[in-house]
Amino acid sequence: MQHIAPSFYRPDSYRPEDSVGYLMRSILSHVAQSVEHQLAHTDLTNAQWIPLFKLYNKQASTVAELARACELDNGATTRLLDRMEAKGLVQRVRSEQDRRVVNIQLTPAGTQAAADIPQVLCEVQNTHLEGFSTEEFENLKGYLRRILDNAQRIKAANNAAADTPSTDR
Amino acid sequence: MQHIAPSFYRPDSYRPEDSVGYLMRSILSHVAQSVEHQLAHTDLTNAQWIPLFKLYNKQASTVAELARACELDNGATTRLLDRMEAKGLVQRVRSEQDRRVVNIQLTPAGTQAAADIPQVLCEVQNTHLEGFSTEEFENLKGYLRRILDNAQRIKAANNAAADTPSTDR
DNA sequence: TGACAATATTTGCTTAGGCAACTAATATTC
DNA sequence: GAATATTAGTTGCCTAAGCAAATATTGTCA
Repeated sequence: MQHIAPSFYRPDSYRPEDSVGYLMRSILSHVAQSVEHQLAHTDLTNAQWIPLFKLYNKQASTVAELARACELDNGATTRLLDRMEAKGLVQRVRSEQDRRVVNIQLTPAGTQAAADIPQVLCEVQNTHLEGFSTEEFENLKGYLRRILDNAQRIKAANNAAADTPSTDR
Repeated sequence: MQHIAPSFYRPDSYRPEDSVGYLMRSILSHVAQSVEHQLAHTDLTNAQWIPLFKLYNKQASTVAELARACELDNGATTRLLDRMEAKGLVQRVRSEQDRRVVNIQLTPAGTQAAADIPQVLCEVQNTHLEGFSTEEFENLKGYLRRILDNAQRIKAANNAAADTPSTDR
């Protein structure tokens, strides 16, 4: 199937402030700041509430699972857990079944902190969507999902091209 | 003026995959990867093409200006420039008028690399917007601008609250 | 002018992420 | 069943960003 990209942006007249990439980047930076601000009392940083929330939701229980769930490097995850363990949010327990794996458990303090997260995420996002009708909100999500679909298609195509060296001539 | 936030998200039924924050985060991560991949031949990282492009567009010529333009810390900017200078992309020239300031100049290699940027940004974004009509594209930008407006209003309100300690009771 | 304030940049310390090499434990295969 | 491959986690080395303290230079004001 042939895909023809539109020409919304042209190199000779490109203005970053008009680009969806720039807009999304600015938005995310503001949203992240709001979330971190609202979570300040929990001692959680922006990098830490995500894995804590994944653990809380049982989406991961080992280092590798957590790294995958957070789209993080294994090494980065190890050190993130070092810092979270030092804060008393999580606890490492070596598995008895397979002594290679480390099970990660939330401490009571970690569970307590995690329980606050959904409320904060909802409030911050709702506030940023002030003035939106339900229809506009659904339109926006639809647009974002379509862009994400495109992104995944592009990634798959790139990977295929990398695997098959120069079949193009 | 009273602002009432909508309730699109509720803590008891919150699902990250349905949130605009999560969607935008995933999109940006993919887009960033595409851009870095396309700029690989220039030796530019994702953290470096932004300041290089600002310098190229004459939006900044000193460390402090560049930090502000990139929404970066001054210290971070100093070290970013260290690495870019080591790569031969930029050059520091101490100002004669004011010996505190350092003027940053693009080297020929830096100028060359910067010239490739707009084309890459346009292509990556156009590709990710495949399937969008002009009207949908404009709708999307409108939505994003409205969210950004909300974000700036929220930030201003928070700053005002921080400056005026507990006027709320 | 001489003390003090403001400004520009740098440096130290911390968190954070990517990549590659390494260790230990388990699985596979001959 | 021993050699080999795979998997899980950690560690070293790098880039990168934030915050605060330090330095150097310029501006202000009495």
